[in-house]
Order: sequence, then C-alpha cells, then structure tokens
Amino acid sequence: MTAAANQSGRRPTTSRRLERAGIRDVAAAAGVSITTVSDALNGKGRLPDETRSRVREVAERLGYRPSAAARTLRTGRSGLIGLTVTTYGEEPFTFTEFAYFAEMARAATSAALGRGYALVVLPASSRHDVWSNIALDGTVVIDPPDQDPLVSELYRSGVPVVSDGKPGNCPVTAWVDNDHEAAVLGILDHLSEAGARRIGLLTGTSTDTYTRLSTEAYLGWCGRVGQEPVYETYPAHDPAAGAVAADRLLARPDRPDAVYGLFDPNGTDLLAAARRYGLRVPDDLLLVCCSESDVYAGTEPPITTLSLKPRRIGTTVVNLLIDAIEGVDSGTGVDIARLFPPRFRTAGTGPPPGTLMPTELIVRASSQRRSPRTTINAPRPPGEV
Amino acid sequence: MTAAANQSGRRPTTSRRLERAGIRDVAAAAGVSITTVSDALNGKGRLPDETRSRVREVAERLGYRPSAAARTLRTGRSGLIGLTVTTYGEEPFTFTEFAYFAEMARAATSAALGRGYALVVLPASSRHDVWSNIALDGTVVIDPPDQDPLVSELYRSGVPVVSDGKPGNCPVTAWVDNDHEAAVLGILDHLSEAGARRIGLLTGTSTDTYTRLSTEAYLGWCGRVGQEPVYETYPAHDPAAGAVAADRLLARPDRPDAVYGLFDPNGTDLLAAARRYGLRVPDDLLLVCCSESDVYAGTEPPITTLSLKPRRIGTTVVNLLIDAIEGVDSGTGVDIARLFPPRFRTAGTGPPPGTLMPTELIVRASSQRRSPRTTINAPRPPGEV
DNA sequence: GATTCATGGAGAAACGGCACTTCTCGGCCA
DNA sequence: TGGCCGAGAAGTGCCGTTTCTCCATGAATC
Repeated sequence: MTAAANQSGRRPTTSRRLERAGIRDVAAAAGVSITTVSDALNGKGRLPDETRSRVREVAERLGYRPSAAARTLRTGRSGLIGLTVTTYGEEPFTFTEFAYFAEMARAATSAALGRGYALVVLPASSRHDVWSNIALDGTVVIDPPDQDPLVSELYRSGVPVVSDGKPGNCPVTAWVDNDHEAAVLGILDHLSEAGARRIGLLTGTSTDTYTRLSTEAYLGWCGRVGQEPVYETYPAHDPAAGAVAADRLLARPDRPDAVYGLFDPNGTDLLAAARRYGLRVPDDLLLVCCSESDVYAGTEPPITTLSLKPRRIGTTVVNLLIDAIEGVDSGTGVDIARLFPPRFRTAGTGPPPGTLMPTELIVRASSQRRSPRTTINAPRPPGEV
Repeated sequence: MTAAANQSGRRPTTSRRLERAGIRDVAAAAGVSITTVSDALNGKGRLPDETRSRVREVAERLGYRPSAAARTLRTGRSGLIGLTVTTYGEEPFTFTEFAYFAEMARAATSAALGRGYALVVLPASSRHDVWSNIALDGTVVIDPPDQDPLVSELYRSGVPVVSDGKPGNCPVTAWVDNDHEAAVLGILDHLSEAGARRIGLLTGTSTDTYTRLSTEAYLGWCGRVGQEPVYETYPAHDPAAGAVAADRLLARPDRPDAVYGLFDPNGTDLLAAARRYGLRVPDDLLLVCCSESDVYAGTEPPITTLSLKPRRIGTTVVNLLIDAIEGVDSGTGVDIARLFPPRFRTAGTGPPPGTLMPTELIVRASSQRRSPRTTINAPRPPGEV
C-alpha cells in the first residue's frame, strides 16, 4: 500500500510544505503508480472500474487538482483562445464601445465555453510581453488591418487565426463577415421604394473593411442609378464628431431626403439634427442606421436599423477557430500547411476560406411612409465565397 | 562555438521537425549555455552587456519565443486573471447584458493589461473542467452569492479572490463596492427636495448585494420619514418583466409621485408607462434610474441617472487583486494567511478589507421642476470600512 | 509443455523553461 | 607563491503532467 510513497525518488520528502496535492501524492495514497492515476482520472488506459473509482475517490479526498500549467506544457494545449480587438486611433482600449463588439464578444465567449475553451481579451496594440506570456491555442481577430504584424506573427508561429471581417492582406486561417455590399444595396433599394430621391450616407474616415465596403457599395450604387453621392465622413470612434457630421449632412444645400448612417449612434444624431432643421421623420427625411441597440424601437419615431447579427458572427468565428485547432494532425510534426482539416484547405495557395453571414433589416417607422413593423432578410443567404 | 550543441544530451537530434526554436537552439547558436540565454533575455544574472545583446540578437534572428506554458510551470505565475460573472437565473450567460458589466469588464481588462496581466472571462456556472484547466493567478468575482462553492474552492486553493460587491459570507481576499445605502438615501433626499411626497421604488427579486442593500435603504428611509413603502419587484434579468412592473407601479391606487428604478432599462420603461397613464414628467412624476447609459441624456425629457462608476470599480478591483498576487511572500511556502501583504491582512480573523467607491448622480430634467443639468456627488467619499 | 494473447499496470522520457548552486579563472595582495 | 575574491558562465534539477514503452501474469490455444 505504501510502496509507492516517494517512488520516483526525486522529491525531497522534507521541504514539502502544505501545498496542493500532486499526482504523486494521489498515487502514493492510492497505492498505485502515477500512470495509473493519470489514466484513471482521464478515462484512458486499461483499468478495471474498481481501480478507476478508487483512484478517483482518493484524488477527491486529497482535493487533487491537476496543474493546468503542467498539462499545457505536456499536451501543448492551453484551452485558451485570444480575442483580439484592433483599437481605433490613439484610444488605448475602446472595446465594447459599440454594442456590436460587446454582443460579438459575449457570443464568442459563450461559444468557446460551450466547447471547453476560455476566451482571453487582448487588444492588438497591447504590450508584446503580455501576448507572448500567454499560451494561446488560437486567436480571433476583429477586423485586422492590412499587414497586421500581430496576425502575421501569430500565423507564422503556427497559431490558427480566424478573423471577424474579411482580411485585406493578412494570412488568416479563415474569416467570417457580413455581406456588407448586399446589406447596403438592400437598404438603398428599401429607401428608394419608400420614395427617396436623394439618399445620403453618414460614414467613417477609418479604413476598416466594414466602412470601406459599405461606402464603396454606396458609391457604386450611386454610379449605377445616376445619383450624385451625398455623404459626410467622420472618425467613427469619436461620438461627438458623429453629431457634428450628422448636422453637416443635413445642412448641405443638396440635402438628402433619406440617410443611412453606418454607425450605432447615428440614428440618434440624425434624429436630433433633423429636429434642429425642422425636418419631420419620415415625412421629410427617411432614416436608417446600423445598430444592435433596441433603443431605436422606442425613439420618436422608431428608427429602422440594420443588424449585423453579431451573436451569429461571434459564434461562427469561434467554432471555425476551434475546428481548426482541433483539426491539427498532431502525428506529423507541425507543418503549417497541414494545420487545418481538409475542408479548410483551399486548393493551392489561394485565399483563406471565408463565410458570409446574412444581416437583418429591422424596418420601423423612420423608413417608410406606410405600414411599419416588417422584417426583411438580406437578399443573399449565407454561403462560401 | 558549437560545443553547446545538444549539450544537455537529452534532446534526440533527429525527429526534430521545423518547430519553433527553443532556448536550447538559441544557446547553441549563440555559443553560450542555456542559463546564459535565460539570464540575458530576462535581464538577470551578471552578464556583460556585450553578451546580453549578442544573445538577444541571436534569439531575435531565430524567432525565439519562450514557451508560456513552461514559464508558467516553473515560476508558478501565468499572468492570467479570471473575471467571474455570476449568472442570473437559468440564463446561461448574461454577461454584458447591463452596461454596468460591460463597462466594468472593459476597465478591468484595461487595468490588468496595464500591469501585464490578461483577463479571462469565465461565468461562475461554467463547466468545472474549464475552470480547472486554466492556471489563474487570481480572480475577480462579480457579486458572489453567499457560500459560493466556486469562490470557496478558489480561496482554499490559495488563489486570491477580490469581489465586486460586498460578499455576504464568502472568504474573499478583499472587496470593492459602491456605498449603495448612501446613494439611495441621496436620491430620496434629492427627490424630496424636488417636491416628492410619495416616492416609489422599482426593484428586483434577486438577492444580490446591490438589490438587497438598495431596497433595504429605501425601506429604512420610509420608516424614518414615515412614508408607506410603494414598490414593485421583478426579475431583473428579464427586460420584458421590467416594463410590466413599471406599469404595475404606476397603476397602483397609491400611485407614487416620484420613482427610483434600480436597473438600467427602468428609465425607459417608466417613461413609457407614464405616457400610457397620461402622466407628465417631471410635472406629475419625478423620475430617477440607475444607469450607465447616456441615452437618458437624449430622452424626452432627459432622465436623471445614478452612475455606479463601473470604470472605477473595475480598475480598483483589478489593482487590489494584482497587489494581492504580487504581494505573495514566496519565500516561506504557501501559507494562506501570508498570501497577502500587510495592508490586506485584517487583524485576527476579521472580515476581509473592503473599499467603498462613490457613486454619481447625474441630475437631469426628470427629477426637478426647476433648472436642470447639475451634478451632485454622493455624500460620502471613498474609504475603508 | 511451449506459444500466443489480453489484461493490468509500472517506469521513465519528455515538455521547455527558470531558480539555485557550482565551477573556472584571472587579478590582486600579502 | 599561495590564497582570496568576484565576475562570468555553466550545471543541475525540478515544475507536474501525459504518454510511450514495456513487463508481469494468467488463461487459452496449439
């Protein structure tokens, strides 16, 4: 029974304080080998149920908790996923500034936990030492800029990276995004049908994918239908600037009779600006903005919003990432080209696989002169690119 | 120069694929020992600058990144802090449902990163295997319920725990909270001064500290000033129930002429209910609610809010936790009583040290019949209990 | 009676750093 | 010339698991 005590002969029996029980202690107490304890607790090996349950019991009694650090070192898996937020401008950390991020992060956290992983939130610009101090099994990146050094390094060191937002020129494993072009075109069509003759756009100055694709879709549409573009830009991370830009847009001589605002607070800003100029919504001005907030259901009038469905995005991104992590063929070394299961491998060295998720237009009073309260799905269903 | 190659004799030179460079590789390439590499990179030991910089250069060239797992195993520090959210009811994960949590988490993340730690978000109810799979240096717990088994286990295993919200009967290292009683009394006084004769309360059914203390403060005040309590309760995690409860409160025969709502959406709910009953705000009904949202600056009329200052709370909690983590006297084994530096030790076995943070009442039109736009700080400054 | 085979389990090698201890060697002073 | 000192660097374990290899043993088969 006590034969196993100190069996490895490596631990000096003295100098051992009242620290947590290790696997050796359990082995000694149960009268079995370390191997057997490990097997019993992890459901591996060939052991009779009797031994298994006895070991479990002893471990329980001793309050044994396997060391996460040791396990990570040995197995090469930490169960940790990074969630990287690219920061805007000089702001140190603007995470959760927009409801989109908060929702997306929440869904991502939830999805990760559901599969046994935990999420670590790390701004892309944070101190490098923090990054390299954490063993990550993979990383979710929100809207990485072109040539992001962080993403490059992660990818180079073999860590799977999945991005929310189609990456411009980043070597990611996979990506997920909304079909922003389809969403914008859907809104413009919707406004046209409601009687808009000149549709304006309130957009941002930043170069992220969302802003860029949405703006391009607008400009393209203008070109096709022969409308002169009417838009104002502002730094999206600055809420005060949004109000000013909204005001500018409605103060123009070529004032639009309908506006789509790309960012969450634009609805409120535009409504306030309209009020200042004595414009009635929707009679004089049709309004739509992109937002995840339901305050727009309660404004006067309620405002039509485009939802990017961040929950779905967050869930999808995490699931893709974990698929990539667990698809690693650990038998044959770590060849990056083999890091991902077949369905993630693009033929040759083509672009990484991407998934487009549908958006949802929640139609309210601000964008129609007739009956409100209808939901229109985006024209295109999700699909591979 | 090459003498150090394979010096430890433990690594089979073959079977080594194109994996990441380890410290041994760096040592071999730089012609020094492993020890020297470690010392050079960590700024320890006695090494001439020349050696130091040469080793750094070689490490850089080889793209060497120390293994976080190995470092954690050896040093006992992971650089990871848990942020535990106690979930409400059956909801799997209601994190960021309230702006308070989102703000608090953001501040906590930021504060942690500023000190070289990263935050892991973990709901208290999540699978135990997730918890035990992660090496945490400490944990922040949001409003732990009495006898929380999770907190008990963490504390027992020597992990420092700091709670946001005064713990009822939990062995935490320290805690931080708002002075909820002072805040509520301040609001009640404020409403009284504005002319309220009968102040109602919209509160929750849950037993968390915030709800309990606030409600008790209200009831105590009623007793002292001789007003019959007028309040309605509802499950705070259910937004729809809030609207119903607000309606109930204003439908009572003893209808209050002023209401304080404890939860974020209450302002909107109460405003809508007032509208339904033809009550003008603030003329017929004075309104205050607790919220971190600035939408209440733009409602009609703007609504007075109490801010709990979650940024400050999040920052403080994390700083206390990291102080506790880094204050560990690692020389003398792990005696829980010595886990924390002197200023955290309460004499004898008294309650854990707590810090009260001030709240801020943002006065707007809804709570006064005269001039709006003043800010009143909570009566008491922060201090130890 | 000698060979398979399945069962149950032990032993030891990593995993990749870092803390602690020890060694070497040249300079300096008595 | 011997001894001491300290800078500079190397050696040695060990952190606590998992996992791979391999050994007994007894039963069954040839």
